[in-house]
Amino acid sequence: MSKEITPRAQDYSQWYNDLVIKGSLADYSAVRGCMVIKPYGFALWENMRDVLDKMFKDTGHQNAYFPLFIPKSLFEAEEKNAEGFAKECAVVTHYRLKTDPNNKGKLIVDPEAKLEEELVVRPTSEAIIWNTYKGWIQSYRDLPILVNQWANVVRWEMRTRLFLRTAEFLWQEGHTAHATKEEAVIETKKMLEVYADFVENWMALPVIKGVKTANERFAGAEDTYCIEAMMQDGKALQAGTSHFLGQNFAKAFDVKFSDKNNNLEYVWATSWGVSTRLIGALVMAHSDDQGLVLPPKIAPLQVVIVPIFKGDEQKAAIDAKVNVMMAELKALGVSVKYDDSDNARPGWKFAEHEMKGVPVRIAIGARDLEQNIVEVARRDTKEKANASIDGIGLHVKNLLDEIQQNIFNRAKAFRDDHISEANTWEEFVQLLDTKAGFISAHWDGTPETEEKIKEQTKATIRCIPLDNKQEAGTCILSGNPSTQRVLFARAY
RNA sequence: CGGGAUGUAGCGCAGCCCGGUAGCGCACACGUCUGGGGGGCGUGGGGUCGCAAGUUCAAAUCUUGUCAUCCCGACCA
Repeated sequence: MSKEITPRAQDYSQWYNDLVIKGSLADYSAVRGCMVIKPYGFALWENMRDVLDKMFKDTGHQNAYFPLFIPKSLFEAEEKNAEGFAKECAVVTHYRLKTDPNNKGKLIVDPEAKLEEELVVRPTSEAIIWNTYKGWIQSYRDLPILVNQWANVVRWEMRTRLFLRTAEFLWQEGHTAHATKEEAVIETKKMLEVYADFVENWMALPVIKGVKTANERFAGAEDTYCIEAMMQDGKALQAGTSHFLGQNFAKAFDVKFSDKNNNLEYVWATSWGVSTRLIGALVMAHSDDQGLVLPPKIAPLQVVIVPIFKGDEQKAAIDAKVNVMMAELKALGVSVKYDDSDNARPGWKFAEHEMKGVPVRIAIGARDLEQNIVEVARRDTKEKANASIDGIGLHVKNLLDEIQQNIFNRAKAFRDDHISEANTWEEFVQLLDTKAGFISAHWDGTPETEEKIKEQTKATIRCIPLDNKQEAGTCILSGNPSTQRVLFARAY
């Protein structure tokens, strides 16, 4: 099996695909735009999911599950939301197949099994959830509702890419209902902080927190907050969003509550989500030409031990030492696998585990036993060093922490190095073509100008950073006055 | 949805122009020597050539249609 990875510098896009496929994260499937997430990739997702799930619960949320299908009449209730997603919806129109009378062994859609009302396969669940909340909420005492669901959604995208944009993807979507605007805004921002915390401290990916412009806002939201990450080609990737939905959905679904003074008020809403797209971000941000580089804190496997031996006698001696090391590592909460299969030679295993981004590799052979040492190799820098078997557990645990930190620092240094300021249109255009990354520039605040910039350069406003410094300036395109810089970039 | 490409063994590909016994590498099985960076040698198994029509004595190869996937663009998390 050829396992060469296309070099990043040669073809970034192909490099990414190779990493996903050859790193055993996912496969193409028989369905256009849909992927199979393989066990290794799913283990990664499970780790991410588990951490996030705990964070959600720690902030007072509960999990629930809502249907995959949304009756069309409910889906269209919130007009902007419906419009925004309409052109990428899969729709169920029939509920039965039958054998084709003209073609034995084949099935056709039974024309007599047409649904009275079409069912939309959810591209997002606000509609079905707010229709449900209507029945849950009468009084301020019923609020807030803090619910999250882990689910799959379908968006019939024209062009798909593994993890980054698939027709079906896994995600979580939080949907909360509040008595006051202030409370909903606080929730929106709180969840953005949770996402930023997770992405930075677990995925080792630095992000910029900000708010979207009207053009880039979620369909149906009053405000969309986001975290933006930078990939190794300098392009931006939206890593998570948290929406303040105002009373839009409450009004669309007539969800009112009696406040303390017995006044009927519409409920305030938020929604927030991250998806398997984060895996794409992870892959693109940290990996190299040898394969994946995974942050230890969410890697499916943190340590792999490879024995190097000749004959059963040596193997037995190595096994004995490895068992001790394994126990020590496991006691410290480190996940470790002993790759002692005799199917592949050590060199092959080294390459394979590098491909899959296992953070630490320990090699142990007969000559190491004599000196009571092992060879410890770290994936992020590919450095190898000998370490004493005594105290190996703590040594490796510390190394994992160091790798986690190093990966983050490296990504942050790259990111910071690729944020530039542009003060004129010429500078802006030149920067885009010569130095990919974020460009901090003045913008007059109008959707028209934003649109023109996008048309001419394909760069969009990724966000207006939170706590942005206010400074007087002139818009790079229109020359009109501006009060602050915003971040532009070409994006995924 | 526009443009480009590709469907032949589990994977990656050649063969097609010029129709005539379906091939190569990797993987797989067995044996053997090996083992500190993707091993060597030997033997062996595995394919209705995406699908459907057509032309022909004969189609992986020519014609028409069809389906699917990938890549690039516009749209989007």
